[in-house]
Amino acid sequence: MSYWDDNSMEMISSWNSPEMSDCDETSLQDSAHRHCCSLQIRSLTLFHRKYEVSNMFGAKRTRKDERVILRMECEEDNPDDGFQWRKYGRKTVSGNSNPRSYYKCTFAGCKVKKHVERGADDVNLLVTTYDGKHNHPTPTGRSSTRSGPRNRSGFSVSQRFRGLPSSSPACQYCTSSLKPQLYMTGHSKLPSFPVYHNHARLYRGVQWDQ
DNA sequence: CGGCTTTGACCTGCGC
DNA sequence: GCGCAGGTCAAAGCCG
Repeated sequence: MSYWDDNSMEMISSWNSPEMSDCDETSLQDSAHRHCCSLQIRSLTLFHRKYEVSNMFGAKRTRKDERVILRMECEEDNPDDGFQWRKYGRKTVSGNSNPRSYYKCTFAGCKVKKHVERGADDVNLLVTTYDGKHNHPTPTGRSSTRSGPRNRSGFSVSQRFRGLPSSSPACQYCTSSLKPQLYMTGHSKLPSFPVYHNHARLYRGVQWDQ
C-alpha cells in the first residue's frame, strides 16, 4: 500500500476478513450475508486517514479534517456501519438523477456526517461519504426507545439482524472478487461528477487487491 | 408522544 | 459581483 499509519493498518486488517461480495438480490436475502457485509462497513469507520493526496479534480474547496468515500454494491439505502444516523436532508445533485441523502450521527456531541447516493448508471452502486471522526465507540445496539425495528427507509439491517452473533460464520456469498472500494479520502467536498460504475476505477485513491 | 423522514426554502462557497 | 450547486434547516406529517 502506498500509505501507512496506525489507523489505516487497523482498517486494512479489518477489511481483509471476511470477504465482501457484490450484494446481488439473491445474496441480500440471506441474513448471514447481510450481517457479514454490515460488519465490514463497520470496519471502515475505524479508518481515518490524514489529508495527504492532491485533489485530482482541481476543485478548490475548503478542507475538512477527515473524509472517507466508500463505494460498494448494496441494495440498502443506509446500510449499517455500526453507528446510528439521522437523516437531515436529501438533494438531487447534478449529473445524477438519483438523490443524495444526508445523515448526521445521533450520538450526543458527535458531529460526524455522511451522505449516501446511488450510482448514476447503476442503482446497485452505493457511494457513501463520511465527514469527520467519531468521538465515541461504536454503539452495541441502536439506541431507541422503540420496542421493535422499523421498516421505514433509513434504518439498517443490523436492527433486523441484531440477534445474529457478532462473529458470524463464513458467508456463502462472500466469495466474489468485488469488494467495497474506498476510492477517495481526505477531500473536503465532493467534486460534481456523477458516480459511474465503470469509471469509478479511475478515481479511486486506494484499490483493493492490487 | 417522541423520534423519525420528507421536502421546499434558505445559506454558503466556488467558478466565471 | 453574480449565478449555480452543494449543504443545511425546520415545519409538517408519519409511524410504533
